[in-house]
Amino acid sequence: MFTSSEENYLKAIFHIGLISEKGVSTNAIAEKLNTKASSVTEMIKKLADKKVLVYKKYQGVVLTNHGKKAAASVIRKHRLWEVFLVEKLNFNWDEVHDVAEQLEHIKSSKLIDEIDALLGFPKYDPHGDPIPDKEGNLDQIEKSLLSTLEIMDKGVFVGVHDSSATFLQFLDKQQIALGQEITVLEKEDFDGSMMLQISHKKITVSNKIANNLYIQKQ
Amino acid sequence: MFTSSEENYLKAIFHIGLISEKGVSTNAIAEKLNTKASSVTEMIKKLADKKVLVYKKYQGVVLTNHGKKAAASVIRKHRLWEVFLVEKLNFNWDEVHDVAEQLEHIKSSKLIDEIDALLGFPKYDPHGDPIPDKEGNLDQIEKSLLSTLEIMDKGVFVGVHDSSATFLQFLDKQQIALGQEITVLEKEDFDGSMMLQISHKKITVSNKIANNLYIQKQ
DNA sequence: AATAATTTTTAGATAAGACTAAAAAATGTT
DNA sequence: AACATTTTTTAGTCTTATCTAAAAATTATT
Repeated sequence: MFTSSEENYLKAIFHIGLISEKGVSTNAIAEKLNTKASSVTEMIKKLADKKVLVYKKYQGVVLTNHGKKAAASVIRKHRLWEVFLVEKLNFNWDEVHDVAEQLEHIKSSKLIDEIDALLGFPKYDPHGDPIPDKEGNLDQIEKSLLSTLEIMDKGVFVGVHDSSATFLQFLDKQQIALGQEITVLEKEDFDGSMMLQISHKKITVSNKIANNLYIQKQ
Repeated sequence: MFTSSEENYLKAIFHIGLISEKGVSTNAIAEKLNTKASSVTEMIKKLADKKVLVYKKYQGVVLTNHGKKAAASVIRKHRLWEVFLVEKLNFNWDEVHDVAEQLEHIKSSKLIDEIDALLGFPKYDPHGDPIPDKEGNLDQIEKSLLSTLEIMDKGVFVGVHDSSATFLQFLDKQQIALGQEITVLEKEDFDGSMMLQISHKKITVSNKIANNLYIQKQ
């Protein structure tokens, strides 16, 4: 069993570890968790004792299989709770994160299994992120940042890179929602802004926005 | 805002305080929370600083209105989660307590309001205990311990005094469930055991059992 | 290779919440 | 009233998870 704090470290290391193959640095973890490097060093020792990660001084940490499974289990709970909040409790997708951060630490396998069943075993959370299965496997679909698409490329909006409330609220305001079809009509070399056809609307988005939208190409 | 530990103290003091009008003793709190008197003394000081209770050395503590409301809010969450687990997630009434002990500490007013609505604003939890309203009011229905009834008295089984898993499982095995009609057929002076008509069955229960069942008399 | 900059670790403190053991206060008993 | 018992409090420790400041190790730069 892990404390909430340990689970948060596992989650952070898992997420950072997905980006590169190298060990996850102390500083990277500290930044992700808004804590200090010295606190990370201490926690890392404890987690190494628990055999969830391998730790070589100055080399960064790598999760063991056991650690990966534990991390995926927390992420699974987080994302299932997010689906529950949106599907069953009328939460908007920009309101779920903080509550899910709390709910993900509840200890009860029956609870999360029943939530999963109640929701019909969903595969994605409200932001388009995949929900790990019970063994901790994450299915990674092919998706590209909108900013990498070229004129006349088509696809479906399947996820956000930044899931902050402000960005999600911006998408709501623009009536941009997961699952919509998208076509790149124009792309400005100067600032990277793009004109898009989304559903039945034409919308221009800045490069910053285009860097935060994931598209599954067709 | 209160920590989970503070909330547990508030709940314990609230529950003990319902039994008598006097201040709640340090020892009583320690026993209820399976902790030591010295730990209670410390926490009491902290809670007094937060103005949720009044504390006179050696006199026991009394919750302020603010403290009562805070305690009732935690109890409200606990009992609503219990209903949710039973009604929506196929938990049995003997399985809900430990999970609800965790869920009651989740901070989100929208969450508990939506759970309340999803359940249709229930008034009682799966063990027959009343759910405080948002203002912290508890409706206290007239109920008597089965052991106080006399021969030919009738009533409805509305609650349990001891809600331990073993006792609840015993009731399941005997097919005794909340809402059933009950008539006292016989009562032994010698050991206080009672023969009952419950629904369509005749059952004999010991005095210990009769002391744990609440009946609403008709 | 030597110095500078960065990253990581150690050392020492702090806060929350709990503990044990002992002291102090209150209550009960003869 | 004097002693015994119970209850409560104090004093000092411990663990978890943090922090700051300083030291050490690594990496980058000239």
